[in-house]
Amino acid sequence: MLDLLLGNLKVKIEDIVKDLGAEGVEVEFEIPKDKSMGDYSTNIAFRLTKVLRKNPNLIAFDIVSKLNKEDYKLEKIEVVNGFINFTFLSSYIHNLVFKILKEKENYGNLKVGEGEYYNVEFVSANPTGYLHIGHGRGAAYGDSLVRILKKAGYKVDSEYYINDGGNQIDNLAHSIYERYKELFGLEFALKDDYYHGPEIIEIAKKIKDKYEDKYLQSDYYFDFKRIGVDYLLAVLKKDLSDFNVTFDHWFSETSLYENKDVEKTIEYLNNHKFTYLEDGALWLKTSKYGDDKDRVLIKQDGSYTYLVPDIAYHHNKLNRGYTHLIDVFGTDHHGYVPRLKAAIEMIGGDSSLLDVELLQMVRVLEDGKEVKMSKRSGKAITLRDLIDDVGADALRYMYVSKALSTQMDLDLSLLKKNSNDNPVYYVQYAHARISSLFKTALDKGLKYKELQEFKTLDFAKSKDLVLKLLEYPEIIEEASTKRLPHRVTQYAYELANYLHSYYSEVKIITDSEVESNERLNLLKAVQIVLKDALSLIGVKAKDKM
RNA sequence: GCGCCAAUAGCUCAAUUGGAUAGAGCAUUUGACUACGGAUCAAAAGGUUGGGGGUUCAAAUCCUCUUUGGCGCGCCA
Repeated sequence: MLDLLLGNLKVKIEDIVKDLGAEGVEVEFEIPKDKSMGDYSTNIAFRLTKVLRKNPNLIAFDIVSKLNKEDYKLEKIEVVNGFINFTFLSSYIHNLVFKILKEKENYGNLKVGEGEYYNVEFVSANPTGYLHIGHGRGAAYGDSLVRILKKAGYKVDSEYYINDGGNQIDNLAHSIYERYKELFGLEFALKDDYYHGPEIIEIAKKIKDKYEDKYLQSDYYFDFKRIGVDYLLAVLKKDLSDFNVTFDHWFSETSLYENKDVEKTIEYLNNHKFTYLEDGALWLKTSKYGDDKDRVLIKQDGSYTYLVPDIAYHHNKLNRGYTHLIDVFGTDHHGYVPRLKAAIEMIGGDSSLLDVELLQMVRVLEDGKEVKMSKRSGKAITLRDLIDDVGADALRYMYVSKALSTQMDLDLSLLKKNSNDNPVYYVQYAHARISSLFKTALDKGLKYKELQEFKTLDFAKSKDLVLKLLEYPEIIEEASTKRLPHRVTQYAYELANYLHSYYSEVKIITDSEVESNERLNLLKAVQIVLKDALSLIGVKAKDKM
């Protein structure tokens, strides 16, 4: 859409720039903060000062003198302080609304990701306890990112890596067993690295209800592992689905052992001389590829470190044909990134095949005081609690509206009290408001008809709203390529703001059927975009609040 | 001690990745139609972008020093 508006202009200016003597400079447009400066502007003159050794203002005038505004549907071209400002003909801009009405939810679909096949892995919490508040942030971010990438034309799979092997699952089985003994009034002892949360007691109870004292007689280890993981995984899936988060793949760590991927990966690394033996352990030469030091793969006791299945896992992902991998980690794992990237370099030949998006920790406050969370100690604010208290829509909006680098403080008491102030309702209300207008129109016997052109609309009053609509594809491009879903929440809020503003200034449904219908055409386009933007962050659009 | 990340209005956050007068929401103050939904609209006030130095036409953004906070620094996962 923006191409339609600015594409030819961009080409033309780039030609002019070339003629002026600067090769290969790309012209970029931006929307001025101050609306009186026009609809779009470019800072190209500034960027040419070095090459052309001239005052930016002079360069700008030079460029403008070679532009014919009629050729580009422009009403005005202006040079201000070196910036070149463009104002489009309102009639032309408004005609683009009908394009949105035609494209419907496909409006804003891009091709920037064409030919790419991404794998986005996120949450991947161990099935050793319930999901907590931090996982919620990763879930909201990852899921929104996937939706936005798809909108931008990428082929994308979302994936959850289930750590269903290793030490922590052993500890899970033992923890359940201790709780199980407790239920029979027997002596029990939870070690430090066992899991102390209430969910473990839940599982123990379920086992007792079903099997009674069977496991006091026979070996519990394998059964408890399976029962524990199955139970927790089921809860976790339910929580995520209630949070409107879905995964294309649930990838089990154990499967990497079963299909020999782990063996093959070790073999591969050995064959390519990426490993060496020292002190009875097998080491990986990660320091050769940017890591601080080499890392152990196989410990003295012959067991694998966590890194081994994880390399095998990424190896597996690359072998599945993805052109790029994205992992979403908490910053508490940021030290792990260099060794993982080193491993990617070894198995994929290029560490840039993987990008890790790091999300800052979420700190939880209750009445201003920090609540320390720890899965082992069992103290955690669960995602489930928050979904129940605040609602999935409000929660997702809140998570996504902040950049990942923000160290979030969540004050629970404040969050619950103020959940009605959540901006998500403002956006949803805008959508509902439009639905309501259509209902009113219908009640009044007005027949909505899709038009080809506006004849009565007051462009001066609707121009801001329309310009905001035209911005949408650009938002998608930015949110997808820079992986910033919060741009979408911002945009949705702004669009809602313009809608509310327009609504209070202009009466939509009047006695004139022609006028009313034209305004409804405009609002229909707004509604389409609002709904689509909300869907990208996993929030439902509502027809009634 | 070393490394990574951050610090912007009273609070929670933005700032088109180096662009024009740093913007929103909440809170505060003021105003709005006997209207199609007031979960709204219009406006005021609020800032030495933690601090110092530098780079350039231009710095919240880049470099450097410094202060404060978060997170790492396992043959745990």
